Amino acid sequence: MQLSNTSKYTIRILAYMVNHKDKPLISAKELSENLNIPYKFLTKIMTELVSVGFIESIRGREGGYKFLKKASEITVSDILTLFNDSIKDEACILGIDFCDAKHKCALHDKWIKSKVQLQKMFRESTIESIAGEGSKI
Amino acid sequence: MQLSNTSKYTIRILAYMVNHKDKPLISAKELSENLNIPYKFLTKIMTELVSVGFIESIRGREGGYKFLKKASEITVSDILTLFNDSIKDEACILGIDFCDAKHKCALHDKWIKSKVQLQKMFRESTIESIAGEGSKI
DNA sequence: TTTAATTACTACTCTAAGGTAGAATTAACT
DNA sequence: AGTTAATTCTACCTTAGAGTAGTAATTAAA
Repeated sequence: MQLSNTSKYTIRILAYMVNHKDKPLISAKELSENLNIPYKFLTKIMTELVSVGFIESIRGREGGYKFLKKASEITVSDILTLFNDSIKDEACILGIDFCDAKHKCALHDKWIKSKVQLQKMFRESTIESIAGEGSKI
Repeated sequence: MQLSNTSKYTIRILAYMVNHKDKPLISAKELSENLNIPYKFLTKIMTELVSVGFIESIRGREGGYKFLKKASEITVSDILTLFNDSIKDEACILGIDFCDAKHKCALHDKWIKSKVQLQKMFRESTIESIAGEGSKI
C-alpha cells in the first residue's frame, strides 16, 4: 500500500522545479544529483512528462526542462493517474467485481470513507501548493 | 496504490471462514471454488497462515482448515503486516529518509491525516467484524 | 490394505516495475 | 568547424509478485 517509485520521483521532481523557478531551465543532471534519483531512470520519466505536456524540453548544450503547464494546474492526482497509480473509483479494495453500494464487499463502507478523503487530498494537492514552505524534497 | 493480491485474497478467505464457522473444517478446494482464487496460489497462502498461527490445518482425507486464533482477534492490519503490505509509520509517502515533523516532505502534513485514518480503519477491522452482514466475499 | 481426498513442499514460469547501457541527436560555445 | 553538454531513442538486465506444476506426505473411508 504505497505509491510507485515513478510517482514518488515525479512529485519530487516537479516540486523541485517549482522551488527553482528562478532558473529558466533545469537539467536532468541537476535533478538527478539534487534529488538522488538514478540519472537514466530520471531521464526516462522526464521524456514521459514532456510527452504528456506537463513540461517542455530544450535539447542541446545549455538545454534542460521547464514547465509547460502551470504548476498550480498539475495535481498529485494527475501524476498518479499518469502512472496508473491512482485509486480508481470503481475498484474494490478486495478486488471484487461489481462491488457497489448495493452489493458491498466486506470492507466497502469503511474503505469508502478513507478512499474519498485520500482522493480529495490528492486532487487538492497541486504541485504549486505542496512545494516550498521549507519542505524537504 | 492498492493492496497486494495476497492480502486481498487472505481477507476474503478468512471472512469466508467466519461466515461458515458452523462447519468444523473448510477445505482448500471449497475456498478456491467459492472465492474464485487459483487453487495452487491459495494453498500457498494457507500454508503461510498456518505457519503464523492464524489457522490450523488437518491433513489427509476429510481434512481442511479452521481458525486457531479467534477471528475477533485477527485484524486487517495484522494481515497487511504479515504480507509486508501495511502502511509503515515511519515510511514517507515520497520515499524520503528521515521525513518527520521537523523535516517534512512536501506531502507530509496532508498525508499524515489520511494515513492515521487508514491505519485506524485497518486496525479496527477485525475479521469477525467485517464478515457477515450480507456482504459479498 | 488399498484408494481417494486432502495438505505440504520444491521448483519452476510469467509479467511488470525498476533500473542500466550505449549510441543518436541537438545546439551552444570556443 | 569542432567540441562539449545536453536530451532522446532503443534495447537490455534485474527483481519481486503472481501464478503453475508435479510430487510427497498424511489420513479417513471403502
